[in-house]
Amino acid sequence: MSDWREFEQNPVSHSAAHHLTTIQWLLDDQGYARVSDVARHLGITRGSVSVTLKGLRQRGLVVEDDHKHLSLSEEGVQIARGIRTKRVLIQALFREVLGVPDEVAEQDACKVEHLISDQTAEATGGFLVGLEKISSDSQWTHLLESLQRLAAATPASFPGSATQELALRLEKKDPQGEDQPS
Amino acid sequence: MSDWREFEQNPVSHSAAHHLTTIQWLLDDQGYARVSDVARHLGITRGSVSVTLKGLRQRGLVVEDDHKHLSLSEEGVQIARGIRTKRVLIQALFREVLGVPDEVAEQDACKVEHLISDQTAEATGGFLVGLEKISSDSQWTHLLESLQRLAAATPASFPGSATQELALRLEKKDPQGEDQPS
DNA sequence: TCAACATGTTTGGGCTGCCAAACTTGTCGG
DNA sequence: CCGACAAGTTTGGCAGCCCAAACATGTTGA
Repeated sequence: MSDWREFEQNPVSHSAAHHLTTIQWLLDDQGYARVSDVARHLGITRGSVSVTLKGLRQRGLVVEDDHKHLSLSEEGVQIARGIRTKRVLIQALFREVLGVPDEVAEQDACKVEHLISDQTAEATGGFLVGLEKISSDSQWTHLLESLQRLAAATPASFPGSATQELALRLEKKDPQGEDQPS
Repeated sequence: MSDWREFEQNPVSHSAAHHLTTIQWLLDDQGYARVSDVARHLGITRGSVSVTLKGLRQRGLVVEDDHKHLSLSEEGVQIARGIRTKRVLIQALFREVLGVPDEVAEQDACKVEHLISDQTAEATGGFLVGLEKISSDSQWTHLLESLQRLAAATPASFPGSATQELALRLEKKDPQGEDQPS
């Protein structure tokens, strides 16, 4: 329990992460990004964006063009890409593996993208790559599909009885949890 | 226009979530919970806890015993259990499926526990239950293990080349150029 | 040329959540 | 009975982020 607030020492806050990824997205999409564009996309006021970006400029993550056009510094690009990659991976994990509807997967991924460790993100990537490689094996895909159905089976409420029961077991054997019902 | 700040309208904030689960943990562990215990456990001052708990009391989530002993209301228990369950499930997902070391899995789970939707949490539960059921079939466990190895293979840095490549593909094939930076 | 409009910035406020420090209580050993 | 200490509360500050509103600028169409 050393650091439950560890996310607070993240390179960028939740808010900053969204500012950066938004700028990058705007650049990709329309070739330029201004304060107003960012504000519109994030659904906040220009004033708020202006202030936040002032900070990000000072931190060297955002650069302002000669004519109020925004772009990202090398470091800014690095951070934005990392976060974006994490979002896509987590979203795919939830969607492809757990069978969660894409919109929900995206929302959840969006909420946690900047919190997931590099290690878990990388593991997600590795897992998905492996999954892709064996996706030609129909036996496996059948299994995965039935697991997905099972996963998405209870649209009712959380926590369902089976889930609750599993969670209790997981909690109990917390010490050295192995997945063996043996 | 899915709101990227959606987490802000959660029933409880990140901070509140930790206060609640801490009280529950303390009750389970030592049979009682006081302001000082919660403060110690969270690594913040008694003053902060005192103020926060005053709010949670007013919201009817926390109850104060006759002698400064804290406990949770019915609703408080509900919320705390839900969050705790989510943490355990996500942690297990990362550990058992992705092959992430338990400490890392716990840290990540801890950071996102209160953000994950009920639907994704339930799907995680369903998936793990299904996985458990077929864990006797060595064919699948072997497959899973090799996937885990693949997942955890690159302890190096994030994002690894394969992961990066996958992420790019995932991003590309996103149906609509992703109209919502969400 | 000039009013109208879009854009960017600044400022004052609010809310959450943390700390430090002063204060209040309650309990216990001498 | 009293001093000391642990526990709880209150208060003033600070930081992050958001809004609203007043301003400053720049572009444009009539």
